[in-house]
Amino acid sequence: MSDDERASQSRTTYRHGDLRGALIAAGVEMAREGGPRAIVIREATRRAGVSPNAAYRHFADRDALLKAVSDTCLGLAADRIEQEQAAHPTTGDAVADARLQLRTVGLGYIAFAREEPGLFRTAFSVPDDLRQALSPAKAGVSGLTPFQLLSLALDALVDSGALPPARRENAEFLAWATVHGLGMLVIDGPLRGLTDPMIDFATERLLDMVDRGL
Amino acid sequence: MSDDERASQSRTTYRHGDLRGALIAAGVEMAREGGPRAIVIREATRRAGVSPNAAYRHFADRDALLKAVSDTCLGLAADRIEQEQAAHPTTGDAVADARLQLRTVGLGYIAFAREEPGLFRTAFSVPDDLRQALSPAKAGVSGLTPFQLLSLALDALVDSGALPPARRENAEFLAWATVHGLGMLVIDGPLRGLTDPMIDFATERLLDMVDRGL
DNA sequence: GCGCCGATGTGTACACTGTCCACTACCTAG
DNA sequence: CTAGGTAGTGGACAGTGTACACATCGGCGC
Repeated sequence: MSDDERASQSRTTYRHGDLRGALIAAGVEMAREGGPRAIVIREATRRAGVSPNAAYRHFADRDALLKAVSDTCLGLAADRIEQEQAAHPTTGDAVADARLQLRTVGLGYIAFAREEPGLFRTAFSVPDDLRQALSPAKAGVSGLTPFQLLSLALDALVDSGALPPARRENAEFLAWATVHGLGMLVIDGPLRGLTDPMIDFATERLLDMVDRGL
Repeated sequence: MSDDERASQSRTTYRHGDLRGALIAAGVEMAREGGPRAIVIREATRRAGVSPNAAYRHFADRDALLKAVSDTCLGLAADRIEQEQAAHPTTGDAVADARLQLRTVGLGYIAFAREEPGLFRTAFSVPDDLRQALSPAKAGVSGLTPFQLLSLALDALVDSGALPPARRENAEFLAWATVHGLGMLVIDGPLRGLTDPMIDFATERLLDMVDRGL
C-alpha cells in the first residue's frame, strides 16, 4: 500500500505532502491564462483540494504567493532561453558564437513572452531588485537565472574580443531593457496586433541594434 | 447664489455634473500611489461623494474605468514628454535638433516613469493595440499621444537626413521598446535599487545606443 | 402648462475575495 | 507516554464587483 493510498484512506486530505509546491503550481496555471491578477488564494487551495486557510501555513499573504509564482515564472523564462541556445549550435568561431549567444538570450526571452504572455507578465509584476536577480528561486533547471544567462553572454562577448571591456559595465541594463521592452509592447502594448512575421522582423532589427549599439 | 451652492442645498449629491470625469480623476489619484491594482470602483465613488452603483452609469465595469484611467495616464506621459522638449531649446542645426527631439522623447518618457511610477504602470496595464495608439483619449493637452510625439521625432530625423528613409519604417517599435523597457525595469524590475545618477547614466547610454543603432 | 421619458443616482442584495481567530489531528523529540 | 510544534479545518468579518428594482431630475412634444 502506497503512501498516497494510506493517506487518502485514513484521512480525507489531511497532510498534503507538498502543499506549498501545489499552490505555486496552481498559481502558475492561473497566471498562464489570466496573468498575475488571476492568481487567487482561494482558487489555488481549491485546486489543491485543501481549505482556504491552509495556504497561510506556507504564505504570509497573497503577495507572498504571487512572489513565489513570479519567481517560478522567471525560472521558466530561463529554461526557455536555454532551450533557444540549445537550438543554435556553436560554430567554433569565438566572436560569432559569442554574438549568437547574446542573440539567443534575446530570442528566447521574446519567445517566452509571446508563448506565455500570462507567465511573462507575472514574472515582472512583482517589484524586484538587483540584489535578488541572482536568487536561486528565480533559476531554471540549470540553476541559472535569466539575468545570469545574459551576464554570461556578455562576458563571452568580452572574452571573444567583440565587446571592448570599457563597454561591458552595466551592459546588462541596456540589453535587458531593450528586449524586455519589446516583450512588453508585443504582449499588451501597442504592438499587440502585429502579425508574427512582423514581430519576428522587429525582433531581428532590435537585436541588430543591440549588437551594433552596445 | 452659485450653481454649486444651489445644488448642494436643494439635493444632497444628486446630479453630480461630471461624475465620469470625477471618477477618472479619483482613479488617477489612486493609481498614483498604488498602481492599477489600487483602482477600485467603490473607493472612486466614495471620493466623488456618490453611491457605488452610480459608476455603472458611466463605465460598464471596473475594467472600463481602468481603461479610461490608463488612457488619461498616457496623456500625462505625453505632457511630460512635451515638457522635456520645451526644456531643450532648438539650436538651428536641423540634424542636431532632430536628434535632440528624439532624445527628449526618451528622456521625458523615462522621467515620467520615475516620477510617476504608479501612473506609468497603469498606462500600460491595459492591453492595447496599434490602431488605438493614436486615439485622442490618450493625447495630452497638445492633442498628441506619446506615440505620435515619437513618430514626429523620427520623421524629423528623416527630414534632416540623419536617418535614411529605408530605416524609418517601424523605427517606432525599436525606439519605443528600448525606452519602455528601461522604464519598466527601473520602476519595478531588477534596476529598481539603482541610484539616480546610475539611472541617468544608463538612460544616456541607452539613448546613445538608439541614436547609433537605429 | 402638462405629462412623459431618458439619463443619472440610490438601496438592497449576492457571490466572492483576503485574512483573522480558535480549534483539531497528527508527528516527533525527550 | 507525554509536550509541543506543524499542517490543516471551520467560522467569521470587512471589502469588493456587480445585478436588479426603484427614485428623481431635466427636457421634450403636445
